[in-house]
Amino acid sequence: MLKLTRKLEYALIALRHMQTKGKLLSTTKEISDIYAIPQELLAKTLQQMARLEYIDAVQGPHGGYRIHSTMLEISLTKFIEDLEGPMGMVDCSVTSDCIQLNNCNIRQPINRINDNIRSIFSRINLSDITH
Amino acid sequence: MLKLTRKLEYALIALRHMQTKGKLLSTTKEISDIYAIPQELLAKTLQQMARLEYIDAVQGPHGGYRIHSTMLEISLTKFIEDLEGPMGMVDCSVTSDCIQLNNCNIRQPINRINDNIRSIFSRINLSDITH
DNA sequence: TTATACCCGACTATAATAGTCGTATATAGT
DNA sequence: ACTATATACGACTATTATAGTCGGGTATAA
Ligand code: SF4
Ligand code: SF4
Repeated sequence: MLKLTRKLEYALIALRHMQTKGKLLSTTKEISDIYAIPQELLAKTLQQMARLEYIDAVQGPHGGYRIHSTMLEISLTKFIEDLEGPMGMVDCSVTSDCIQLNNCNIRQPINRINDNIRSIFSRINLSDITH
Repeated sequence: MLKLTRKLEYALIALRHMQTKGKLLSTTKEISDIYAIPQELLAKTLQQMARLEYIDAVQGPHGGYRIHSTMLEISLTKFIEDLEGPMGMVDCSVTSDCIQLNNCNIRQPINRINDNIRSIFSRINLSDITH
């Protein structure tokens, strides 16, 4: 119920770590060691963030990642959905293939709550979490 | 991410349905038919809610369930946790066996957000959803 | 040319959720 | 008493989502 995935936590931990290092590069191994994160899993996540341009990748020896400057202004909503796909409290706030959809008596009230949560997450910036 | 379980949805649908019927009884079959909910699953959920005294059960033919009056003042937080156990965005807001716990750099900011969400859910009453 | 570190997709394992089944108990109506 | 209806309950299976692993690749500094 209402849980962040492990992947998102790892991503945030990594981002915050990189943030503290400014323009210096951080390697996957370095981060996975410090925070006891499975290296291969973190690697995939960092690669995904590189693709999304949340971070910049530098290949080769002495390579690594550093935070991409514009990342700071990203909302938590966008971050979560970029990494994990659409988020919503119920199916019908994302797709429209719920069997109950037509005669559902809680759709509206639930989606009102969903919008609330969403707008809270939208007002939170990644930089609020990573400092 | 951030999803209500199906069980909770079914529970809310059922509660709202019962709410509209006032003191009249509703049977599992009636509700599962109207909203296309798997009957056995709904049955279990209604039984659980009866145990929790969210609803009153009347056994035998012409039996069924009706809403328990005090239910109206229950918060969404309590409701969710009564039915599904403790809720939290991250493990450490519930237990303390996370490997990262000691050197985790996002624990505080995340738990601050978690507290926000929690307090929103606490201010929402079940009656806000079921009318 | 070698070692380091990113890149990528496919794979497996584990855990959470969703749904089913069998059996028992209560009770109204006959 | 008997029967039909409806709740009670636990164990079971199925399905899906999350978590984690593996194998083979590319870029590049030394
Ligand atoms: S239509 Fe109702 S049951 Fe279906 S996803 Fe929306 S809220 Fe849930
Ligand atoms: S300690 Fe950090 S990694 Fe562990 S659950 Fe809390 S926030 Fe997540």
